[in-house]
Amino acid sequence: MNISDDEVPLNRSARAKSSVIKDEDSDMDMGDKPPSASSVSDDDYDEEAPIKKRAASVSPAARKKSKAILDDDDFDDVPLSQTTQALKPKVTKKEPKAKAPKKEPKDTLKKEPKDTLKKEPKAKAAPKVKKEVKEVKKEPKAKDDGTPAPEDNDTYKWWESNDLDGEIKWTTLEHSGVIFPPPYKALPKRVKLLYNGQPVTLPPAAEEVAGFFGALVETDHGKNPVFQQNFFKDFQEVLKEAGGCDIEITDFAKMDFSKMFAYFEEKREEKKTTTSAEKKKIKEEKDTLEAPYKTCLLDGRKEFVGNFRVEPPGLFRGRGAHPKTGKLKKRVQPEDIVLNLGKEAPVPKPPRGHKWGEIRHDNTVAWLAMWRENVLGGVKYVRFAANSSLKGISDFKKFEKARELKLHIEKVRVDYRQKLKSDLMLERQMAVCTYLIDVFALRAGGEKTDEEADTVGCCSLRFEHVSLKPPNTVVFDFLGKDSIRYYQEVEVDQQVFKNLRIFKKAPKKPGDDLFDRVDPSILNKHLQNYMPGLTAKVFRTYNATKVMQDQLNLIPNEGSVNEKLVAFNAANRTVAILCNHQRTIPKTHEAGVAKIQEKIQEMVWQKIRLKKLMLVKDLTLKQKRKGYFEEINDLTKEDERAVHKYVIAKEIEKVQKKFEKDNIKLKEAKQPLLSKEELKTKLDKIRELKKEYTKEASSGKPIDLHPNDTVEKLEARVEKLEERIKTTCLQLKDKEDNSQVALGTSKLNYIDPRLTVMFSRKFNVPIEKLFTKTLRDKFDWAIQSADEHWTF
DNA sequence: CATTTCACTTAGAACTCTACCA
DNA sequence: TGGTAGAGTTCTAAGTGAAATG
Repeated sequence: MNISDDEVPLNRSARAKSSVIKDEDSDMDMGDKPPSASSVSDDDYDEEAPIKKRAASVSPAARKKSKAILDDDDFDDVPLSQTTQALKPKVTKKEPKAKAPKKEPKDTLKKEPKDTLKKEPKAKAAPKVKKEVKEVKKEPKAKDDGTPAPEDNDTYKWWESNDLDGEIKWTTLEHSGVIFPPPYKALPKRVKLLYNGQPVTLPPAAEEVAGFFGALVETDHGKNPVFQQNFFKDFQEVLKEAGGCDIEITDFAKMDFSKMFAYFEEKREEKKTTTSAEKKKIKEEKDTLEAPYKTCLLDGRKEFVGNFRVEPPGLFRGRGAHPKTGKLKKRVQPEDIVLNLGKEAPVPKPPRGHKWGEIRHDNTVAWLAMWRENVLGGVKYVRFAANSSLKGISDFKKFEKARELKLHIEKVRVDYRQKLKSDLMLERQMAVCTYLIDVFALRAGGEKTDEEADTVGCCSLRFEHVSLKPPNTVVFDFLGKDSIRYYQEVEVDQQVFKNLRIFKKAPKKPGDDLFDRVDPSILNKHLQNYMPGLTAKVFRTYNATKVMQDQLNLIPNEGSVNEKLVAFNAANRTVAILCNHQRTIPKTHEAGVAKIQEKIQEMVWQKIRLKKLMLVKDLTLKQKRKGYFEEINDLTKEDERAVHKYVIAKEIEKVQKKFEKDNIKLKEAKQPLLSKEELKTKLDKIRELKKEYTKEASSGKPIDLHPNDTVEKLEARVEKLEERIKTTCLQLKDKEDNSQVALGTSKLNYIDPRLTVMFSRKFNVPIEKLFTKTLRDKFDWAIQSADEHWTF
């Protein structure tokens, strides 16, 4: 009854396996469904797999095709259309609010003006004017209210305006264009690339490219063979184009960049020695040069520009196993650049002897300049800064959209839970996808080409990324955005587990798509039915802020600002973990942890020594305060020796460093230097100490450095140490917990800033402790509009 | 429609500044 | 008082999703 066309022919070939499938299914669908439907659909599922598998193993393109066909058929399915119809009334009800482009007569109306916009700028005028009327409404407002002159922008509070919609982003726009990186300056003659041990004189263009690599030889990129080969190929090309050099360079392995590398290091050292006065002067010069580019005039208001600097040439640093990593990113010329500004705005002067690629006047977009980059063929934009009104408005809209999801999330969840048992493969896959996106905050996961790193999101998960451990544990292991690993072992809904097993059923094999019928556009189209503008990414924003709010609600409103701050960061961390925001463990991390651990050990040892000393002074204490002295045997002999060694090593280092330093000073002052003898005496003293420690270890009686100290004094010192141990342990835990988690990303992009403002107000934590300067600027709208009662 | 293009958000790495500590 | 770890900022790669295109 529910069989779709494409599934019928498959049935035949799959029959042989149907019994196995039925077994699994019988435990799965019993009772919930009409038996006939369930058995039929189960058979169908099984048979679909081979199709996808074949498609998947051929090529991404082929995969897509087969998908498309299958999906089409599903859409034609009777039961499907019935179910979606059930949802439709809702959608149409909400339609008036949303101007979401649907398949309706409207659509054509909309498209037309846009088409004409692009193709013939002149035709633009007509449709624009209409929209401008809308926009103009709020303009006079701002102008009338505001103080007379250019400072208008300071008083323009867009969030107090109630008309933030509209295609048009601006009516007038003036800016100064972009700053180009300085031209290449040839290296000093003595700094040369070596090839096969011989110095090579390269044409400047080739030397520049070699230098790009030379600066990276010691980095992970420089050591990556793909990076090396991509670099080498492009380098050879540049060299050839520039006329070559005296030696033929054919083998990357024979290139020696050490001279170049050393030179760059030298330069860096040099830079360190510049005095603060010099630095200040350099900075001032830079500031005056850049000032005109830093701001622009948007509808007459001054706004900040984000990245007004054109990206300098270099080697493309792809993340993860990127096939194009190391390729040469060419220098961008003014001729490559498209400027976007108002019709009446003066066109900034291009660099001498150059022309701009194009001047555009498109007020439906929010970029000021753009160029095409040669490695991936992508577009780079110069845009407004994060604290600009346009960015603020879209940020605000994003969070309002996520807030709106609150009203629909229940329906969405009920629906996908129910559809987990749908008779249609498409619906089941869609339900599981929605579940994963909602519960585990996975990204949508669009298709990627083989020109890019192999990373996935929800819809693009493959067989090998998900393993199943009955009864209902799933292990996710895949590389997500930026090739960051997502590894989670989690328990899932029983029906989700069963579905995943079906989606993985043979003959599906590694390399095949888990969700062969779903991609982000299909999924998003479906999500629109619940709420206009609902897409996969909205769930991440919604859940991140929701989790944050729930976590903040658990924090007791008491204690010091610092304690509250720690609690806030802990809440922030749960969000970061949900979103899998990671950072590479700092290279210094392990050493840092070891150092803190040693410090703790030393303090523990000191504490025990003090307690032992207390007993030396008054043995009766041992009976009187049993618990207090229990720990004096906690430290093993081994631990003790380790601490001794550490303390001694530290002392020695200290003495030696001081010795060297003092001598340098004496030398500068032309005073006689300290002799080796003096150092030796000091070191000898430490050796004495070492001996004493050894003795102490065997006798168990600590040396009393201050024989006059009373028991009370000792106890006070113990207490102080305990305090320090506690804080250091906390610090260690914090360091460990945070070592792999990046809190910044969620604070910047996912957590509604008004929630943070609410926390600040309600808990009396200065906003400066929660938002850095940049964040305060970016979220000014939130700071000014939310109070202690605000809720998401 | 499926695919490509465009515009925008999101992301960790790399760099710079600053506060803290011996 | 300089050396450094961590905080803060900048840079640009890598996603998402809608619209244009053929």
